[in-house]
Amino acid sequence: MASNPANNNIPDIVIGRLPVYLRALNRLTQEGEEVTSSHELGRRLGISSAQIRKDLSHFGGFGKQGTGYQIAYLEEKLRQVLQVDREWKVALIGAGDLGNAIGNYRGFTDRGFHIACIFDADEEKIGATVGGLTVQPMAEIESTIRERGIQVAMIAVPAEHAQAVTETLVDAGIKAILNYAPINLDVSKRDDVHVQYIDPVLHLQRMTYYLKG
Amino acid sequence: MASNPANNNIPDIVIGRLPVYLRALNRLTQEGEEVTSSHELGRRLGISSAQIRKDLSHFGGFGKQGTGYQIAYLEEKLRQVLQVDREWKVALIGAGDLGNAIGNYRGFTDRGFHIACIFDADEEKIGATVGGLTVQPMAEIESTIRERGIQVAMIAVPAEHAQAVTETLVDAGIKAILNYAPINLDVSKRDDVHVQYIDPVLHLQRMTYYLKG
DNA sequence: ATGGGTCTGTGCTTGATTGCACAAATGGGA
DNA sequence: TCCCATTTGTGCAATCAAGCACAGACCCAT
Repeated sequence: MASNPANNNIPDIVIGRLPVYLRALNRLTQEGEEVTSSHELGRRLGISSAQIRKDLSHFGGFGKQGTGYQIAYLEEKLRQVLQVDREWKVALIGAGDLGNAIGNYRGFTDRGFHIACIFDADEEKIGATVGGLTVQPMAEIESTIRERGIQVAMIAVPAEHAQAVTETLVDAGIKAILNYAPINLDVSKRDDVHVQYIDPVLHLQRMTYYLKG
Repeated sequence: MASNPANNNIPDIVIGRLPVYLRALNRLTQEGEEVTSSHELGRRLGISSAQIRKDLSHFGGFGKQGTGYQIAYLEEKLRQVLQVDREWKVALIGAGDLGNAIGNYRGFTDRGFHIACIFDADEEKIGATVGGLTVQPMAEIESTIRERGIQVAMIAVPAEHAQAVTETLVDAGIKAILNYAPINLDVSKRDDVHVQYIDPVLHLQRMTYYLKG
């Protein structure tokens, strides 16, 4: 009973590894593999095989003793667990250089996400086209998000506007925010809103600690 | 003695939080503050104050009882610890959409990093200008990196070429890699090479797990 | 049909990380 | 001057995460 698949007390750190496993499985599929093992996955990812088995066992037994895991089946199951077996509409806020890059990035579509609308505060940018979408004014954020039932957003505005944008988004019903602005967002008022961060400098600074001179 | 500042057995997870603290301190400075406390920082970052105090205490006593931390002083000390009190030259590999966005991003310079050169395999892109730099051919990676003493690189090439690029970089003497390609890199042959990843989809997938329908 | 090699799922141990709680230090106001 | 409110740095306890190691299951070759 320790690994009841319906158990919803799964550590967040485990959830965080599942997308990594999924990415590695995509890769194996592209390489033409059909079966893999916790040992092979672990070697590729630099993670112990025991950890991979234990992580996966939280959601049920997806493998077969003596054989390993059917890649296609495991991918399907992980997509179900992560709820990326569907396509999520995403709102993009900010149509500057960064917003343009995100809007034109081709890597979202086949992994469960579709940029559905884009907003900017600058009147000169409104009406322009980014990744096939027309830039809308900020005033339309709430109505658009509500009408289209969007739950996921990405913030690509300057740091000083990110908190205000966050509050607009949360009020509009957004439940998951990926923040590209180099600033911490306060969503402590809402315990059902999730925030993740993209800040390349954080990662670089983390590595320079270990470098010599 | 438990918190000997010269101790180099500091957990990686602690190092990973220091850039977050530094970013929050930058922000406080911009807001005109001069002094802060572990409690205030913790509230802003959603971290317990005890953890912040303990993390900082690994490197010495930077605060004053009853008062808190002088922001400018703590920023300086954290920059020293992370070695971002200097400017690191960074090689950028890949001059496609993503490489262009990175090359034009203004957020690196004032946080310790300077893109010093950019490379691409596509002959049509060679000689073009990205962020004020001329795109060089891949064949020049090793000589350029060696001559200029570059230790940090960012990979912005398609996933299928990322591993080969990694090996070229490591052979050229690169010690820290920030990988934007959605694939895991194998650097297990070299234990002095650090890798960090930027993959927005990973963060999105991690959040959708918690969303309803 | 059977034996040997392989691999999963998991109980238990070990190790790492976080949080509590308090002594000591500080500064400002009465 | 002295007291009170505040805040740091840290020993200790509690919680959380990772890894070992093995029973049971599976496949394949003979």
